[in-house]
Amino acid sequence: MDKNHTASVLIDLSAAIVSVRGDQPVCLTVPDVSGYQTPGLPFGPFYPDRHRTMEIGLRQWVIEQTALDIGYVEQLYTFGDRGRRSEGADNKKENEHIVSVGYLALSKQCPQPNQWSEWYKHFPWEDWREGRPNILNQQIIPYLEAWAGSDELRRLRLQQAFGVPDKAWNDEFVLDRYELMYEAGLVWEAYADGRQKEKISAQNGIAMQLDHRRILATAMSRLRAKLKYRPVVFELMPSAFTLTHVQKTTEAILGAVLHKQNFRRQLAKNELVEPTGKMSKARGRPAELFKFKHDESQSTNLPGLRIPLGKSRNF
Amino acid sequence: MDKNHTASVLIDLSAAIVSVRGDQPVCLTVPDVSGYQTPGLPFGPFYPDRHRTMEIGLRQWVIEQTALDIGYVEQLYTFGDRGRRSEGADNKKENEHIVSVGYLALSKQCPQPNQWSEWYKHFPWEDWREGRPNILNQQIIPYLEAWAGSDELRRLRLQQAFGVPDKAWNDEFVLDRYELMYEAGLVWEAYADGRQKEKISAQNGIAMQLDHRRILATAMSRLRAKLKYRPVVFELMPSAFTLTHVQKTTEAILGAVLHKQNFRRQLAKNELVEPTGKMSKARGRPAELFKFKHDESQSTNLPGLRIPLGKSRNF
DNA sequence: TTAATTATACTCAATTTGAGCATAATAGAG
DNA sequence: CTCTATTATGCTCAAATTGAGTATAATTAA
Repeated sequence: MDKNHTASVLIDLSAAIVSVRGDQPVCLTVPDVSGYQTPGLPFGPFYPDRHRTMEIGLRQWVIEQTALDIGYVEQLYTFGDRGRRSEGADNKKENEHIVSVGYLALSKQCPQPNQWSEWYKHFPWEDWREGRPNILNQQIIPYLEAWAGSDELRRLRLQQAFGVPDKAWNDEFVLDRYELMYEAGLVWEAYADGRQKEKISAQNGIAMQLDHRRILATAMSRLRAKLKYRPVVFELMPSAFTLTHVQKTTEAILGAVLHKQNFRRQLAKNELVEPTGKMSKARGRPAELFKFKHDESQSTNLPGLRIPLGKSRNF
Repeated sequence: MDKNHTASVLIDLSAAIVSVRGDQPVCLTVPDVSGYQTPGLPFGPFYPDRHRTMEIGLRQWVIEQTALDIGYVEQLYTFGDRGRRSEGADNKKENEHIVSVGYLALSKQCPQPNQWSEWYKHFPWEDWREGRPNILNQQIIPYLEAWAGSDELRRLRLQQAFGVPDKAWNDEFVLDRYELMYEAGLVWEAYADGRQKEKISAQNGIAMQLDHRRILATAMSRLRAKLKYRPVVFELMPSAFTLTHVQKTTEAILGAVLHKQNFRRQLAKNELVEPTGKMSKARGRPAELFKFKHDESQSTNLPGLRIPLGKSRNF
């Protein structure tokens, strides 16, 4: 193996810091650093001689720059090919390669509303709470079908990711769907990366800088999957909450509505919450306030709650 | 943020290349590169200007160095704190930091038997196929209980990871168990890293170089978890196989025995295999030979087979 | 007082799981 | 050739879980 090649790289720690505001999942964004008018995820460099682990490094700059209290942190993926665009847009040296390590972090609060961007503005096809999003049948699917043509492999991937024509929609395949749309030139990033010659007219969600929308898609996939077998919702809840509040938060993340009674049955069976004795007061009948039973530590690998999704949601 | 700190690092791609030989899961190892008489995982540097993505880079040196046909590849985790030991053992420059990206790869064959190391020689407490391993009650648990003492948090983690005293053993918590043992100074690596002053007398599995046993533990956790919802077993099977063969391979990975009829029911229900028409000939009644239905591509996110594990296995 | 709203309790059929027994088809021993 | 050991496959059945619904309780706002 010849040693002439550059092996030295810079490490960026990018974070999808997620919270829920009202009934919308949101993600912390920074205005713009490149010449594009698109938001980006916050990121900072990793200094290996200053921080023992990358997670410590991440927590450090998040605290320094955002003053946020992030509890749960999970490494998502390490991308070695971030730089497709940076060659053109940035004016860095040729051999200054960047590897970006993506993280998912959960925050109970989200102050300064304008810095937080709603998930489904970037991924309008992922919110099924009001039924199947119109954008799918009106824009995305027809375009993708044309792109697939008679290519057997493409049609198979289309069926996998989007459930067309007859399979069910799987809420966990956020990344697969985004990557398929990227390949088909259906998102702005494909144009920006030079994969697509003409700028597409349709706005398929708000684009982000570099590969940040891909990182967010990874975060969404991971969080949706994790929600079903680990009690991570409580990392997004205040210390006391109603059961409906937990459900609404879960629904926001999943982008789907759940059966109320069955959801509660799961919470009860897994003994994840315990009553505080206090009651909430809102419009209707007051609800009991609960708290998470295992709020101390290591709660991430507890038995977890199985989400009672309805039958088929492919209509 | 001051720019005086070194931000430049070298990237190592380490791979847990897994196969199954007979009824034993094995992992490709390299003899030794440091002064220790312990095997290590194969790894190679990542040259960002030679390979577009890290996965391409990984596949490249695996092909070059091992001539193996690896189909399935999955990124595991990126460790920024590899170097605890390298400062002492290696004679590299102070500021030459290494970040290691761990990968899991699956191989259908494993030629050159001496280069492949059996999982359960490194993790003897993880194989429950013959019942609860003796090493748990005779060595590990008593030592860990002493280590935990009356520390509430430690006892909680002990319960989580090892199921003591009353919870069930969870086969997916391989990494949690290894890390607990590391912290308690129960594995050789803790001594080598200087966390533990005295070398422990008990041989709790064969140690590996650097953090390689941790990477293998991560690979085991991930593979065991994935097996339950994605049909990855078939990445370890030849083109034609008996149903018993699939079951034995699954059991080897999980380190647990399964109910035969229920296992087959899952295979049938999910339509993962189809008969080839041929029959195998062995000792007893000949078994039908099957093949994987979706052998082409994208099979990784198919519906998958739910493993019918028995009730409690904590005895 | 009534309507709207939200919370909670209870029911029930359909499906899935865990675990068992019965039977079929082969090789090898005697 | 027959019996036995061995492996494969078919079938059953109770228990648990899930999906989906109805009924009723406790509030606020009009």
